[in-house]
Amino acid sequence: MVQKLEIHGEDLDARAREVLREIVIQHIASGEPIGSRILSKCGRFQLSPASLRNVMADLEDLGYLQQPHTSAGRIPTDRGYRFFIEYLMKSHALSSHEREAIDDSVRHVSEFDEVLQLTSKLLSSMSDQIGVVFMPTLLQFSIRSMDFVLVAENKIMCVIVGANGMVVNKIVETRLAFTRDELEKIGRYITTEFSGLTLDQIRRRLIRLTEQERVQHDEMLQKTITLGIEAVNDVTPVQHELIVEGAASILTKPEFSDAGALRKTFLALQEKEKLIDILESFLDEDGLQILIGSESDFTQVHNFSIVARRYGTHSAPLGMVGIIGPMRMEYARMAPLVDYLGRALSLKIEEEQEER
Amino acid sequence: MVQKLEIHGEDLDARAREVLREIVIQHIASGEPIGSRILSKCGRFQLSPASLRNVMADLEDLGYLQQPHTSAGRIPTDRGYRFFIEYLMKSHALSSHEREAIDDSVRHVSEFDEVLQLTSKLLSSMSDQIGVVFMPTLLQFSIRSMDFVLVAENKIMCVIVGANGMVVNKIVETRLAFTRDELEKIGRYITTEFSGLTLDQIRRRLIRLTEQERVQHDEMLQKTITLGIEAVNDVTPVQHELIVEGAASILTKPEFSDAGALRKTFLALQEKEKLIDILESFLDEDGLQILIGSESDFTQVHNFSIVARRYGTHSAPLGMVGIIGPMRMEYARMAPLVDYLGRALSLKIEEEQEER
DNA sequence: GCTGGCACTCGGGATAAATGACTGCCAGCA
DNA sequence: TGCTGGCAGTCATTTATCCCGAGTGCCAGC
Repeated sequence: MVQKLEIHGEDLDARAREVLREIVIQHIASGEPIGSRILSKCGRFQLSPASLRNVMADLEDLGYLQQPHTSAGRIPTDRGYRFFIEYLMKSHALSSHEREAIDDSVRHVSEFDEVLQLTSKLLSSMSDQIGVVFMPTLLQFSIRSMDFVLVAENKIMCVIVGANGMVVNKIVETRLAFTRDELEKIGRYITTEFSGLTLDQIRRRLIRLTEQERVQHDEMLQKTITLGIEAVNDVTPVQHELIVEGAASILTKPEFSDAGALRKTFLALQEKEKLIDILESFLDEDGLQILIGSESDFTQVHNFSIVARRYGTHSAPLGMVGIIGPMRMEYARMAPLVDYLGRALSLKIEEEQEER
Repeated sequence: MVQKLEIHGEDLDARAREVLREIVIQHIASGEPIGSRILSKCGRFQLSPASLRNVMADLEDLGYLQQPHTSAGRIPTDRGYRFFIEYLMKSHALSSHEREAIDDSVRHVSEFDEVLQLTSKLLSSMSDQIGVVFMPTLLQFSIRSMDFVLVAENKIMCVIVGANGMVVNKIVETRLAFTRDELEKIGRYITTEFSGLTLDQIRRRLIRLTEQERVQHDEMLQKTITLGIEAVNDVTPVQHELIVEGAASILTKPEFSDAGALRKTFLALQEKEKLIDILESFLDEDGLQILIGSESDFTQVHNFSIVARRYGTHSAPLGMVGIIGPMRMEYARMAPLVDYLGRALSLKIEEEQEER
């Protein structure tokens, strides 16, 4: 369940906005609650602590700030972060060095799986957060070709190439015996007949074929259908669906000094379904997506935020890249980072498609 | 650098052995240092605490026990654990339930990668330690067949099947254009000519071929060689070399309540080279291998132990399975667990080979 | 060779006190 | 009306202190 908080820009006057902005920035930098004194001393306001206290009290009433305990300063609420991101944040541009690192890493790899693994690692190390890359199964997309390779007497490897260049292989065990020649022919047949269709469509066509009379007398076609259906079934590269890298990076963060919270977080990262749900729900959305704390089940429990972006072409979204970290993260740096990486990946993919 | 501690069984008399044994067992169970009083009360000895103190002092002098601080009980040293494992331990047999779980998990999967992933997870959950599976690259082994599939105009997927059933695929980008027919022929040629050789041998033969005169005039053969060499180069499925699962399980263990130690451990697990070194060094060894604390660089830093076993056939060792955990682990349970799993895996692999 | 006893050492937990960083509120001032 | 200084009150955190218990080493006696 993903539900962004509703925020209205006109809720706050100019001064309150500035104060909220400063508090969020300072709290992100220090991790500590921010008090009126610090705020007054920072020099951005020509106001006494007492006046700032009044503003802060208002911001608390409106739900943008909260106090961890009576005699502490204020920290932003989810709502506060959301307002900050929506209206107050000024993104830092990426340094040329960072841009190069991303371009390099995206350019230098050819195989799809590899790109994602590397991307995730890069993201993690550049952001010092958890890097996440999500790749939907081939099921959603149309295929370009299908080939069959004899691996052992009754084991055949199917190589399926998606319209977006994704390559999946899968080993099928079969009772029928196939020669290399037959496999070659079957591959050619399926590729010419069915390329451009999704796996699901192919399966249905194959099944419909079985009902036709002429098939009963064509042994070769029967074999083709049997193998084809086998190959198309259960293509779910589960182990590659979600790549999570750099989980160790969150260990340094002060919000995880508590061992219990840490453990919960790691366990949550291990079962990836919820995360996949969230990322999948963003697959239709254009542009950068940011999810804060209570805005989803997953992020709520652990006080996490997710910054993610779709990659792939407009017509064929391939998946999501992003980072996960504590709510208190440098959004101003993370946002352009994820955005740029997503664009770079998409560009690379587009280029590859044009080559063909 | 792996160097097991040297231990002599006759160093200790019967009573000292019994005391050491009891201390190791109790400490593994409780995690606390064991004092003379507890030992006396446990009923296994008809001795007063004072007498046990004498025995314990001797064991400390000989390096089998140590005191965390002056007024604490004793805990085993690496040497103490080593002696325990070598001479004192009585392995628990696996329950039929456990055996079934292992057999099931090994039986039900067909693809190689998948087995390893599952095995690692199973190991982790059954042992409540970190499960580790190591798969050496195909480089070490001879190949059974090699096939080429056209993925895109200048992209070819090579499917290499190892003599031990391992399947690796790799995408090669090439400037030359190949038709499907050509690829089919090339695959058949390489498979018949070179099966039974290692990748390295194949590479050398291919290079030697280029020097022969007749090749200069045979365009097809030239293409074959070019593609073959490309395919054989850099076959290093890095991302699959070492599978580590269940790192979260160590979070519960009291020895990792310290956040600093935890972080170090996770970082160590992330860079896998050292671990690979260790597991590789065991690849020649028969039977179960146990490595304790100071016996290797990796285990020393984190006070870890590794329990591992080779899998694969005798003539063709495939890799290692094992667990990693704090030195204080239930060796009596872990040893048979890892041993059985290794055997089951090997059996499964042998069966598959016989089928052909 | 075993045992009980005694002095000594430490780590850890509990308590108390001191510290300091806040806030809220109020009265006074432009 | 809005800003400010001041003051009392709150509460987490830190520091110091003490005490207790667990365990050892050593010794004299059986």
